[in-house]
Formats: sequence, structure tokens, C-alpha cells
Amino acid sequence: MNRKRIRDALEVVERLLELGRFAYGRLPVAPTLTRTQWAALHYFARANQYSRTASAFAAFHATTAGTVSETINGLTRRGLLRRRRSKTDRRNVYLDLTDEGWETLQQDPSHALERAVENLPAEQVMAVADGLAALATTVAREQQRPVFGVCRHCKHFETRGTAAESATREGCLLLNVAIDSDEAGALCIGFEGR
Amino acid sequence: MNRKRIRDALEVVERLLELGRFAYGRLPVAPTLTRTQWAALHYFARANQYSRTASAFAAFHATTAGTVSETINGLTRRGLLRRRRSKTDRRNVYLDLTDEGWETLQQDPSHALERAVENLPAEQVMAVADGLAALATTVAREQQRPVFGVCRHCKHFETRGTAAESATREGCLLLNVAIDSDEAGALCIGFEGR
DNA sequence: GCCAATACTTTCGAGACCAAACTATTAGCG
DNA sequence: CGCTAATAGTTTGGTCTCGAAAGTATTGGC
Repeated sequence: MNRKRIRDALEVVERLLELGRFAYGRLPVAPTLTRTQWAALHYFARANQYSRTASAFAAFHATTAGTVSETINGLTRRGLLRRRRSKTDRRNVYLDLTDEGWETLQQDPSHALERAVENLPAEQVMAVADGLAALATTVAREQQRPVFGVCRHCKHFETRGTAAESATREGCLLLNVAIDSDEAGALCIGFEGR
Repeated sequence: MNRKRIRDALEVVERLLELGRFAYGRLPVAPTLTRTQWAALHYFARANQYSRTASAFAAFHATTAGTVSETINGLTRRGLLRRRRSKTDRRNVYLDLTDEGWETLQQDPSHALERAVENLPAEQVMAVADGLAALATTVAREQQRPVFGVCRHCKHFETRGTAAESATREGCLLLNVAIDSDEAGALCIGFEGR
């Protein structure tokens, strides 16, 4: 029945937005950052080398470069983030977490949501993950935003094994670089699903 | 494997937050409200009689009463919301959408997300809805926030049929009032799952 | 009838947000 | 090579968000 579908759609949207708010809700933890600052710290911890830029985070966070620049200022002033200018293209500025940044990240309020996910049955987690990924893809396409994803789901990712030999090398066909296994699990702005 | 579970958990959280941002991302629609203003308008359109108050929205939106008061000011100034003081308890102020408010709501950017949900297979929507509801319940409990839900899932909701007679009356045992079928589908702050 | 609790509003300072202007660097093209 | 565009980021100005704390009515408890 159609009305039922629409009602479910509304509920999904409402839960989604509700959870998004809860994820960064105020908790009595020591370093009190804002929602946006937590999101930025989380992003720069999770994004790969090439995606740790102001403009990439702006795309991810659906905001503008100017806003991001201010947020980054706040985090660098607090000593949680460090700017690093690219050698090869001096327009680019890469953002890295400092040691203090990594330490602060441990207290990210959104861990409450992670814990909740971990307590769900594995198959339900899979179902939700797949559903949300599908939604993200649809909405991003409609709004002409880049979707973010990790290498193992990306069509530019290639596992190049030298025949039947031991050493398999993983690489990105888009950036034309080798990807070590650490980076392969990180978010990338160049992501495209297969 | 445990690392796999954690990676899935991370992905769910990231998708959730990403979608939350996309839902209210800037689009070239006529009346440009902020994310919070859209969220408030959406909430007051979806909440039942007794939940259309500043404090209820503050709980729903995980923010403070003061912030909500300002947001409401903005929306009433724009003529989208109307304050209505309760007759029975003159401390309470109920918020109703004006005709213009209902009209503006048609252009809620989060409709893009609703449409995306409607394009998903029904069973996947169910899976996501159930998963998100479970997550919301867990997180809300941990953070000691009220969960919002609709009458048909609530333990205070009662369908009182006069034996084998025709007229079934639906009511709320908590507020001790009759609930017409319109209100039964609306969000309620008094919600408790069965 | 008094005091505490409730529901909301106001005020303050820091930050979020967008648009637009601005700086620096690199790419394209004749 | 040199000029113009494009790209990446920063700054500025004005409005809105946010939390905390103080303030205003109104109601409930004893």
C-alpha cells in the first residue's frame, strides 16, 4: 500500500536526522568541541592522503570552503590539526591530526552511535549499511555531490598480482599511485562505485 | 572477525552523518531556511498536539530551550509558525504552522531523502527503518534522552472497541485522552516502546 | 500563602554558515 | 614565453546556531 510506504519513508528520514543530532549531542566529556569540529576531526582521521584537504571536507560536509577554513582555524588553534602545504602543487594544503588530535578523537561523542551499531545483529548492520549506502548514492547523484567511499568498493581500485607470485600490489587507477593497505580502508573523494 | 564488524560500524555512522548533512544541504529552492529552521518546521508539522512545544522540540533536536526559542522567533517573524498559549496551563506555548508554513514545507530539502527511500525495495526500507529505530532507542537510552515515536508503536496507545460493536475508540493511557486517527500517526514526546 | 518547579524568553560570547572579495599558484593556449 | 583562466585556500561581513546563565510568568506542593 502506497500510504504505508510513504509513512515508512518519513520514519526513516526522521530517525536518520534524529540519530545525526544524537551522535554529537552534548556529553560531559573533557574536550568540548562543537558538532562541526568533531565532524572535521573525524573526517581528517578517516580520509586518505589525497582527501585530507579543506575543499574535500567541504564537499563531504555539504558546506563551503570558507566555513571549513574557519573550522580548521579553530582546530589548529587548539593544536588538534596541522596544516601541511604540498610540495608538488603549492596551492594544496593537507590537514593532519596531531598526536593530541588522535588522543582527543578517542572521546568523539559519535562513539556512542558506533557502540550501538556494534550491539546490533551482524545481518541487521549489513542491511542498514547497504541501505544507507544506496540512499547516499541516490541523494548525492541528485544533488550533484561527490559520494565518499573506500577503495575496496571503488572502481578505480586495482589489485595487481604479478601472476602466481607472492607480492600483490594494490593501486588506484585514477590517481595512478600505489595504495598501501592502511590507506585502502580510508575515505576518498575520488570514489566511484562499480 | 571483529575488525570487520568495527569497520561496518564506522561505515554506518559515517553514512548516517553524511546523509544527515545532505538532507538539508543548500539547494536552489525559493525560501532559503537554515538546516535548523527546516528541522523545526518539519518537526512542528509532524508532532502531535501535545508535542508541539519549544521544550519538546529541544529534546528532539538535542539542543536547549533557549536556542529553540530563537529559532521559533525566526520562523514566526517569517510568518511560517504561530504561537498559541494554552488555556489550561498558561505556561505552555503551542506552535502551529501557518498556511504559509504548510506551503513552504512542500519545498523541504529533506524530501530528496524521502524520495530516495521511496525508490528502495520495500523490504530494504523495512530493514533500515527497524535498524535505525533500534539504534535510536539504544543511543537515546544511553544519553538519557526521550525517544520519539508514533502511537501505533507506543505502549500507552489503546484501541478500545466496545465489544463486537462497530465504533472503536483509540486513546492514550498516559495523557488519558482520545486520539483521532490523524494524531495517531504523529510524533509524540511521551512515546514509549512496548 | 509561600517556595520550588515548570515552561519559556532573553542575553552573551563563540562558532557555523554563505556569499563575495581577495591572494597565491598552476594550467591552458596562442 | 606571456597572458588569461582556473584552482585552492583565506578573509570579511552579516545572519543564524548553540549552550549557559539570568530573567519572567505561572502552577503545584505543603
